[in-house]
Amino acid sequence: MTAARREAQRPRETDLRTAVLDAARQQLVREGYRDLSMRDVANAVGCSVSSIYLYFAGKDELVHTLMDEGFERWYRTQMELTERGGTPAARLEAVCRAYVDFGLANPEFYEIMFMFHSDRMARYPKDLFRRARRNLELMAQLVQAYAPESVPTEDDARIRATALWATLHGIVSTIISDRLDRGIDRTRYIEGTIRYALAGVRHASPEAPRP
Amino acid sequence: MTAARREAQRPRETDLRTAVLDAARQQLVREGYRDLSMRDVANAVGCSVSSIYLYFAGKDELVHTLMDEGFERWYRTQMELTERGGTPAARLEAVCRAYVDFGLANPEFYEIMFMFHSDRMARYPKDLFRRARRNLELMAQLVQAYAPESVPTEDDARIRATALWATLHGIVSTIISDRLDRGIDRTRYIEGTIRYALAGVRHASPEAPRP
Amino acid sequence: MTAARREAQRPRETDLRTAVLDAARQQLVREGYRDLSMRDVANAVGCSVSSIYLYFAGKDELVHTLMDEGFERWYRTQMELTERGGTPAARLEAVCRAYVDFGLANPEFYEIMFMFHSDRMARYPKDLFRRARRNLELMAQLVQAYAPESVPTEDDARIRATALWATLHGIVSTIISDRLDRGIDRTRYIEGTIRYALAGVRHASPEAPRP
Amino acid sequence: MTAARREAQRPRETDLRTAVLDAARQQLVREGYRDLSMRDVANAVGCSVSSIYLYFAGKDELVHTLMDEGFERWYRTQMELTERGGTPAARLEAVCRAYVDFGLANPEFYEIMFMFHSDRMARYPKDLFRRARRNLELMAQLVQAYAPESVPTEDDARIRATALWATLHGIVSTIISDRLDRGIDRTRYIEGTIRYALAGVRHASPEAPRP
DNA sequence: GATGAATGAGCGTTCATTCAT
DNA sequence: AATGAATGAACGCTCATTCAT
Repeated sequence: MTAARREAQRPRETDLRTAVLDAARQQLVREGYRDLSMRDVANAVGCSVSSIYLYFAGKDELVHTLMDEGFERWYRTQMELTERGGTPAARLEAVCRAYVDFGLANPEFYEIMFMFHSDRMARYPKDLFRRARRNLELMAQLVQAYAPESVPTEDDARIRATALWATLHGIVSTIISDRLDRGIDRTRYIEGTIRYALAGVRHASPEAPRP
Repeated sequence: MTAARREAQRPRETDLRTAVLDAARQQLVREGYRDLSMRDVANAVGCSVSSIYLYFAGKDELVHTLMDEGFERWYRTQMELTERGGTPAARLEAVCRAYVDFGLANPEFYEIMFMFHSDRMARYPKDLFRRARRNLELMAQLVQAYAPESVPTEDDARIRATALWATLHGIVSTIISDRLDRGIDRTRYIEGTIRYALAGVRHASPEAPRP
Repeated sequence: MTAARREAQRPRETDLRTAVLDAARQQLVREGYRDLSMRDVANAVGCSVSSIYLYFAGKDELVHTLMDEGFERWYRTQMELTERGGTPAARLEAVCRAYVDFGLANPEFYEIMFMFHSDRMARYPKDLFRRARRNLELMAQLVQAYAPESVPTEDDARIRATALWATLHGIVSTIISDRLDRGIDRTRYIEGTIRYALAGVRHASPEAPRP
Repeated sequence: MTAARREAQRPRETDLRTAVLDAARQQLVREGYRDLSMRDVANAVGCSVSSIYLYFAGKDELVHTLMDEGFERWYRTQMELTERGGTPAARLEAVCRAYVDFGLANPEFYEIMFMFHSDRMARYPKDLFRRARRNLELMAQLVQAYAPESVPTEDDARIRATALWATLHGIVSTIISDRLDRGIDRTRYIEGTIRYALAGVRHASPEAPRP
């Protein structure tokens, strides 16, 4: 309660904003979006509730910042893996695994990034949204490099990237929402699903007529 | 509880229970289940809050009922298609398409079924849980019939069914949460993704070593 | 839920009123006044909530009836003991012990009878109130018989009876409200307090000047 | 918390905490503590419900604070009288009269202290409980000094103190709950009852056999 | 730059009561 | 005589937000 004590709890006195984000991120991962409470964040940081409002217009902005941070993180991870070299196949596969790892390591984070509702989505600022979309573009490039012959146009690349992402998201979200049947080996499930998704992306031709 | 009562789907005073379920379902998909408020449901229905408690012991029971309803509906659809006959391939494909159709046609049901939190999941009654699992069992049977040579054990069938489901879920949820890039042809996206998912289910071997 | 079942649970079909009173009394003793709920009473009886309103105008009337019943019971007990004969001292002492026993045996009952608030008291019907007061009159008679020389007037008898009652009430309420120090032998406490109260009633002269 | 703050007894915006306590105390005595409602307290104070939670963790803490306050007040009064000197008889008698005066002058405090339910009592914090017990200890000391020959052990002292207290409580509660018959002279009643109680404490021997 | 005090709206839930049938 | 359906008011409590200092 004393000033001294507060100083001890607060990571960097000059950057309360960072401290708030850190605390919020942790709480988000631990408790989920709905239980992310300004009060708790302030307690964790060691500052007053109203101080948070000096740096964030409200809870929405705080959450949006975290989301943006999440997209940025994922973008950087994807970037690094892309630039690390190797065959296109190896790179794409690495990215797929990294995606699943990312989602499973930060389930609640993942949830706000990819499972948030259209309602909340509507309030997500346009510029942040544009940045988030870069992730898809990057994956589309990877897909194009991976299967150039089946992806003639940029459009095709985006379709296939989305399809791939759909599966990856499926993997993560089934596990996160605890709907993976017990008795199913998680690793085999992940590996197998990634493999057939990659195979599908390369070979299946979207424009083929229905049988 | 009788068939007659269930038929009266329209929110009329004759069947408040149904009306509550309808309103709750809608609100659930609009706001996300964490924001599902008994007050809002009551307002939407046009009844008092306490009236809801005449038919549901609490918020949990209401949500669980909705979930069960969704699983039941999907189970019936899946059953019908399964029993309709045809080659295993045709049946499985029909089920996949039906899944996507089901999700897109009833986003409310869909989100309830697959996007609820593990939190609430923990309190999901055992008997309802067992019923929900029948869906997976059914799809596992279809998968086994579809690719008997690559699915030696029941366990394998469940893994592959889950993998397939992950992709289907990915398709639906990308579209539902409005994250499908504009400019991507939806039908091509759906058809293509289903096709490669089916191909993967048949051929890729989960225990094969990484390339 | 069926009519047959309800019949089994209901003591006397012809006398729902009695059944309600029985159930309410039990619940009152078990749960206390505030937790006496019409719903629970109805459940215990096996009738519908609204049926209770056929016999009682509301919760107040139900409670008032119970209170009256309590006063009546105590009056009858007091009466019996009084008429049983014996020396006035023995009779008064027996009444004192019976009072404490009564209070301790039915703590919640006792509470509504003697510890209810002026607020609730205000709604207590006049005629019932008059009947309740007979208890004091009876005790005043006993006191007069017990110590005729120190109780010249009826007024004096009532004062002393009230004083005696005050102590008895003190005994019961200290125990009931769980404020009797652990480590104090309850029997010794009760016996001792009754004895000195009786002694005081006989000898001390209220009109003596303060030292 | 400072002395200055405590002095500001009037419900002013400068000390909402005190105002809340005042209002709660009043409501408690008017309505009974089971009916003590945070809403009503807030209304009486003129603040919002949530403001109460700034100073009290919940209803329990609020009630417990009130109880502790009452015990403390009475303890201080008792202390002062004890230390003022005089013969043991005079001191004990003074304390008895002060008790009744205290109860009649502050019915709010009084009811809180002695009429709360065992229910709530079970949650009464240990440290507050210990403080409350000092009152009994103090009176036990007075009793021992007053009648040393009949109170050989500390245990006896506590029994007799409790017995005395029972009567005092009886006096106060009969008056407070408006059950003292009209036409009974209040002063004579109080004086007389105190006198016989004191006499009883000195002479009657709890272990004596029943006559 | 930071805060303590305060709030209003909302939460899930319970309850006594009413009334058409 | 009895009920099922419905309600409005109240409950304790939490939350994001504001604002004077």
